Amino acid sequence: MARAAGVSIATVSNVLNRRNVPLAEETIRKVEDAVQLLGYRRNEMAASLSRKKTYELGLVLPHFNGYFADFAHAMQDVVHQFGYHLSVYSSTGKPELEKRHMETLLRRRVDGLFCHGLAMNPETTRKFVGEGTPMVLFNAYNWPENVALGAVNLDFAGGAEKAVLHLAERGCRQLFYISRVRARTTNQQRLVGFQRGVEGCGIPHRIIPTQGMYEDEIFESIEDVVKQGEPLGILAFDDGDAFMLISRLQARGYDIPGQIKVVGINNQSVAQHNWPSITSLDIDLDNQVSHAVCMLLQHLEEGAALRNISLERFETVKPTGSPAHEIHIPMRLIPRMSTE
Amino acid sequence: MARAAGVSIATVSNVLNRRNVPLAEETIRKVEDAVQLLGYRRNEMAASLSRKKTYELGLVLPHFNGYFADFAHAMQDVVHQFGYHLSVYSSTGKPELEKRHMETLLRRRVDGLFCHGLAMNPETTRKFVGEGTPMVLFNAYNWPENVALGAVNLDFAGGAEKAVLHLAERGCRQLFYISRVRARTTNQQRLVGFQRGVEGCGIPHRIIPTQGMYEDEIFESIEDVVKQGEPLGILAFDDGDAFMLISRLQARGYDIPGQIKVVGINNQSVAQHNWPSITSLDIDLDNQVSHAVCMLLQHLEEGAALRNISLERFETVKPTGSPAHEIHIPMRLIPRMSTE
DNA sequence: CTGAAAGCGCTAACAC
DNA sequence: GTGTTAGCGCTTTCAG
Repeated sequence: MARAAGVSIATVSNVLNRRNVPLAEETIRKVEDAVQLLGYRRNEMAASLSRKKTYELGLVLPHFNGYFADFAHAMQDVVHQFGYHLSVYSSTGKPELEKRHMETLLRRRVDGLFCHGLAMNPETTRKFVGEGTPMVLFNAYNWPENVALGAVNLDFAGGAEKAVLHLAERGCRQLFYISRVRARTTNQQRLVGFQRGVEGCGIPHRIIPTQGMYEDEIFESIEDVVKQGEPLGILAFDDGDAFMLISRLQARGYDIPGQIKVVGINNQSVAQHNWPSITSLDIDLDNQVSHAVCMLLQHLEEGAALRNISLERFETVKPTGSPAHEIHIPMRLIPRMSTE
Repeated sequence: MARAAGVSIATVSNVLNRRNVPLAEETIRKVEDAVQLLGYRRNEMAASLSRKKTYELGLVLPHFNGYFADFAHAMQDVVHQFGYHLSVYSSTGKPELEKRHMETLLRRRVDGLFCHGLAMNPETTRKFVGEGTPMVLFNAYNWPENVALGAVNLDFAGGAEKAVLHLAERGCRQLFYISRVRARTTNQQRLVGFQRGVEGCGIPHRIIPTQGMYEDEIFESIEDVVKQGEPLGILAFDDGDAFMLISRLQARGYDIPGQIKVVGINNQSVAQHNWPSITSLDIDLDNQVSHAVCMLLQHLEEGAALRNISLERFETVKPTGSPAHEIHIPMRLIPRMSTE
């Protein structure tokens, strides 16, 4: 390659990346011609190995579906803006896969790691990741400080509370939360907010645990309330669940929002497009993602001119008692037909 | 590391991967202790560089949403079974990103590439990828033989034809196809099947081009037919579109499936859970993915005992005139409430 | 069975 | 401005 261009090997390397070194026009042209001719493509492994930096960031997700797809796209977008590449992996909800992906990423010596809703506990995570690789977590509530640079958490508690208030205002005399037991931490947060909300306005309520929304018991409970003629308000775990619930209620002849009002969470596209459209809690992806990337990049390019992505414009909330390295992103209630 | 274990550097390498070399128990234990102690984690770049093989496969997708999420999970699963790692990238529908991701993957010297619905044309693709990296394509219809090892295509044409027949059987006297113009090739295939179907049974039909299903024109056309009292059958581009369409029709007070019957494509989860549930064309993910991975691995481990994943059990179809390196996966119609 | 040595393809000093 | 050289952390002959 260097020989083909008739220059030295270092010169080639110079023109190929670091143009701050003065170079003769002629030389540059010669190298670029050779690149075309030989169909040269840099070997990134060799380069990374040598420079001890990969310019690659990893993102491990519990799924690719629904909200996570949008999230991944948003992450990719801002990471690219900073000249890094983002590798996204989904663990399909399986802890083994989560571990496998993180291992692969660490073996490949990514410059940093983002993990969304880790299944591993804090202690295991700390030991597993070690000191070398900076990490930012999403939805890791009350984790010790020594495991990651920080955590960017959604304020599900605040959101759920807003939902309760909204439902109460719209005249609901009974409130249900359909609790998705598999989603441990994130479900927990919703629960906290739901409790706080119902206690605040003293409305009778029930928490209905479920695995996949198919349990008949849910519908029995609902029927109990509806037949008393009382307007019922339901908070679902997310819009996907809200959607399925509404469909099944419609199949049983219930009137939404007449007899039952439903609110979902995440503002997924299904919430917007369903009929009736579903009131939901919107996530400010931009806010979430920008904060996380800044956390990581500040660490990586310490002091370096991190083109100011200006986090000013983003609002955050500070739940009492939350650790300093955690930031919380507020959720905004979007009223739609399902609670009219 | 070698020093810590008190053995030579090559011995460490030996115990760490290739156990076919005879090793003293003692040695093995010493090395493994050292691994624990030093918190050693193999540098995959160095290893790959040296062995000239990465055991990594790349998958580039147009999106992470809907069907693609399931697809990515399925791919990941079978690739893992063969001891490779799969890196999945989404181009968000943007050709620049598709190129960027492929470039990154090629620079990282992945052992093989899977591309789903490439935006690049065959000629560009061939030049871009070059000879070095074997590639398998999804939904690349009528591509020349010299660009990829092969293509695994969905038989959208056959599927659309089945849908037309189904709608006709259910008494539809007019048929619409809502054509998604942005999805060039894949929309084209559906069109072929739709045309073939309607010509076969001589039913009046219309093709309605759309970008995002929001055009009022669609609803005017529909109203025209419905007010004649004729049952209308609609084939949508996919289940997402079918879902949105149904919602909007419901909002306008139409009765599904009474006045209008709708069929979607892909059998996404929304089709199953909507009310009314949506008749759809199911994709055999297993079939698709197994064929593709086998194509690639046959090439990579030439002659090697490719644990027979037995493709026998999978059905394929052979549309007339399709090239030999293409295989076509049939789609199965799942009747649901939307066409009852 | 174990160890020494030659790369893999690049980057980064540092001479020229 | 350009070339030489010493690694980066592994794998892989090939001798002991």
